[in-house]
Amino acid sequence: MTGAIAQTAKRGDRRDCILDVARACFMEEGFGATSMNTIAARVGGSKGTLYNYFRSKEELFEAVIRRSCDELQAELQAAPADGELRERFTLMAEGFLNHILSPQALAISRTVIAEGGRFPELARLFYEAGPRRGLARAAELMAALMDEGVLRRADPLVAAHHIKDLALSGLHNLRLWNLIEDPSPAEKRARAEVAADTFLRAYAPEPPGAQP
Amino acid sequence: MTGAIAQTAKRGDRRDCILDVARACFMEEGFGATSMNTIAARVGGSKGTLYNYFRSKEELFEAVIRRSCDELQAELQAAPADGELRERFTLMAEGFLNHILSPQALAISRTVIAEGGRFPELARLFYEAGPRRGLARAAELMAALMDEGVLRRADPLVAAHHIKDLALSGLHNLRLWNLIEDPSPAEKRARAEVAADTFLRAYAPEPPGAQP
DNA sequence: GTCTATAAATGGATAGAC
DNA sequence: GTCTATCCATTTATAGAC
Repeated sequence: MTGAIAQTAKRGDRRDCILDVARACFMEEGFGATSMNTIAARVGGSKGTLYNYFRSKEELFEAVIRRSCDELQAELQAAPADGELRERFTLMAEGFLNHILSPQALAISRTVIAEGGRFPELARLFYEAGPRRGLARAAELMAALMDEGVLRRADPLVAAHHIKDLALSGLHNLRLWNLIEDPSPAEKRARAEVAADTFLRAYAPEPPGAQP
Repeated sequence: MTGAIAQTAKRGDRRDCILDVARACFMEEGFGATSMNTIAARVGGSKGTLYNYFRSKEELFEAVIRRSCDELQAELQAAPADGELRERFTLMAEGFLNHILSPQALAISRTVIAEGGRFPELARLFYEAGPRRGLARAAELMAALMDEGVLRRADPLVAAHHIKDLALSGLHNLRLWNLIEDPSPAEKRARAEVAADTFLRAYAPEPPGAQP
């Protein structure tokens, strides 16, 4: 909450600087509890300047969320495309874990939940720009694997959700509620392995003569 | 937000009445955006009276969360103890769905997430009183079924999380983000069936000679 | 115990000098 | 574009009559 004035020398970065500080404030205290006074003080400028770049607190807030989604979307890459099956799913689970548990994503999620009542558009904006794309990509991969016959036939999108849910099992809520710290990479890896194992059991191809 | 004065005739219910109204306000607008003025107006009394029962806005807030947890805990019952296996798990999944997606539980979860930074103790209070007990009970049932040999041997608590996560798959976040309405009972039932099916595949007992 | 009235501080937003 | 100073509404919290 205190100080840490972020002064960027260049011109035109002023807007980015404001967005940085505003994001930090909103994430730390929520929309309602953050005042323009606080933001201006931490930026090192004055309120007048804030209102020079953004017409209102709401507009500033929306700009913050929008930029964060863009950043997250840009870094959401690298789906494992080949290798041993169990390892591929472990990597996929690990990717979901790292992505969804990242401070960035958690902060946005918290903010959307907290201010969702006041700004319903923001929730949709965030969902379309973030989670939906990631899941859609995972679903494509699932569909391909089902076509290959290495996974049983099922709804690919549901399967994508399942590997994600198994990976995040319990962790996501605990992190959202701020009851645990960010898990270590080793813990995430172990989690991902359990998730991949459980998923592969659930989606193993059906034996030729199986129970209905 | 408007009016709806809740006047209880009896004495001593005044405190409960305040808690009712305060809960509604906090859930609707969050802690920061709710003012003592608003609460007093909706209760039908004055601010002075509020400060007579609670020394500060924070103390009132804590009392609200504490009471909601007690109520949820009281109503968290009815684990299916016998019947056909698939149906038992479907019922268990349905129970998780109904419970976690209930307006009450969602509202508490949202509030804990939103104000978790300011009140870390509340999150723990909520978790111990709520989710932890429910999961522990489900884990007991899992352990029993593993002993019977109808489920493969695994960490019972992890298994409990898994049936819950498979049931809530996707829905929980969408509800938290306020992107969907409360699913119909039929939808929940269908969800629960998919969850039970997936879970049973993942936790089927290992055949005698299985792959390591 | 409950109300009315008010104090003291803080909120968002604007005006005008530089 | 940026700052200082300020407006006006609202906030938390308290004082004092009944």
